[in-house]
Amino acid sequence: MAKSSRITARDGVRADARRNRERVLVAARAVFAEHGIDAPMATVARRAGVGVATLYRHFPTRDALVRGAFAQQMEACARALTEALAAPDPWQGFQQLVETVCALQREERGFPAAFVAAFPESTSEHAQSRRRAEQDFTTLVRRAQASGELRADFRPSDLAVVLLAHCGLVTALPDDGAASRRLVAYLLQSFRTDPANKPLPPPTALSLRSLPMAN
Amino acid sequence: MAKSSRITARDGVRADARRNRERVLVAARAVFAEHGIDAPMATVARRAGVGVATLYRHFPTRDALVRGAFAQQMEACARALTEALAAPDPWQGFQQLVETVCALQREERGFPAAFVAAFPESTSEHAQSRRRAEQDFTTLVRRAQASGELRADFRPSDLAVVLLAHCGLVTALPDDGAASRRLVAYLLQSFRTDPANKPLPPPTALSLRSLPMAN
DNA sequence: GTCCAAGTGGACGATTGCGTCCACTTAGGA
DNA sequence: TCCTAAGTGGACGCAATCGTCCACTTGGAC
Repeated sequence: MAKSSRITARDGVRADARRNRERVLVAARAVFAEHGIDAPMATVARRAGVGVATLYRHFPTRDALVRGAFAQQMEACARALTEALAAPDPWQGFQQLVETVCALQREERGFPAAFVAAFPESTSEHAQSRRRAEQDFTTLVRRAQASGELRADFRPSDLAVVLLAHCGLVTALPDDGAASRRLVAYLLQSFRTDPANKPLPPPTALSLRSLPMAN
Repeated sequence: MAKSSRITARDGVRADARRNRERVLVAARAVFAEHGIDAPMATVARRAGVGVATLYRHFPTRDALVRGAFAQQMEACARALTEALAAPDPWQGFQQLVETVCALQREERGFPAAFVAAFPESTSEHAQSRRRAEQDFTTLVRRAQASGELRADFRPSDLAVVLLAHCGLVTALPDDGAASRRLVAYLLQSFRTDPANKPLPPPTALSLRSLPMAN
C-alpha cells in the first residue's frame, strides 16, 4: 500500500494540520450558528481547541473561514440548480429549487447570512460560477414561463428578492422553520400563473450578482 | 406674555438642552441610516456637534436613542393601523396597512431594524400599546376574512413573517425601494382569497409579541 | 533514533467602542 | 449685572477584538 507520496501524506499536508483544519470548520459552523457570522475569531478557535494563530493560518480572513464553513451548503445549492434544470417539468424544477435553497438556509443557521454576504473578490472562480448559476437560473425561468406555469412578469432578479427576504426572516428568528416554510409557500403561490393576477410593480434593476458585497 | 413658568422655559428644560436633544435625534437618524443601528454612539455625538456626555444624558442607552429617533415612524404605524380599522372595506384597510408600514420601513433606512429590535422592557407602556396593536390587527384580519377577500388561513402572526422578511430585504439593499415594492405586491397577492390556492403549511406559533426582543 | 521543516499556541501591541467623571460654561431668574 | 443650578464636553479607565510574532512542539522521512 504505497499510500504516502514524496513529502508527507496525501496532499502534502501534515496529518495534524488537516485534522485541525477540520476541527476549525466544525467549530465555526457551531459558533456561527449560535452567535452569528460576526462571532469573534477567538471563540471559534477556543471551541475548536486550537490557538488563534492556527485558525488564522488556515483561514487568513473571516471571509475565508465563512466560505470554508459553508462550502457544502453552497455546493448543495449549485446541485439543486442543476437538478432543477434537469427536471422534466420546468415549474416543478423552479419550485423545487426555491424550496431546496430555502430549506438549506433554514437548516444551517448562519448559512443565510454567509450566502448573502457572498463573494467579495469578483475576479475569482466564485464570480465565474456565480455568473454561470445566474445564466442557468435565467434559463430555468424562461422554460417555466414558456410552459405557462410561471407568471410572465417574474424576473430572475426576483430570486434575489426572495432570498434576501428569506434570509432576513430566518436570521431574525431562532425558530423551528415554520415561518420560513410559510413565507416560501406564500411566495411560490404568487409566482404561479393566475389570470386574476394584477400587474406587479416594475422589477428591480438587480442582477443576482448585485447581492450586497461584503466590503 | 407670561410664557415662562416657575423654573425655566416651557417644560422646565433649558432651551439649549432642548435644542441639543433635537440635534441628537436628527444626527441619530442620519447616522443610523448610513451605518446601521449599531453605529458608535460617538459618531452620533460628533455628527450632532455635541459631546458624548450630552448624548448619554438625553439617551442613557442606545435603545432609548433608537426609540427616540424613530418615535415618529412608530406613531405613523400606529396611525396606519387605526385608519385601516376605520376603512369602509376591510380588505382595502388590510392592504393599505401592509403597504403603509412597509413604505415607512423602506423610506427611513434604519427604521426597520429599530422596529424589529422592538421594545425590551415588557412592563412599560410600550408592551401595553403593542398588545393593543396586536388585538386591533387581529380584529382587522377577522373582518377582512369575513368579507371573503382575505384568505381564511391567513394568521395574524403572518404579519410578523412579512415584516421580518421585508426588514431583511430593505436592510440588505441600499436600494430605491423597487425590491421592497415588489415583495409586498407578491405577498399581498397571495394573501388575497383565491379558490385555486393550495393549503399553506401550518402557521407559526409566533405572536406578534414574540418578535425578537433586544434581550 | 535523529532531525528539521511544518505546524502550533498564546502573549502582545494596536485599535475601537463604551460609559463615567469632573472641571468648565451658560441660560435665564432676580 | 450677578448668581447658581442646569447643562456641557472631552479626557479617561475599562473591556473586547483583531491579527502578528516568535519560541516551542511534533509528524514523519530517513
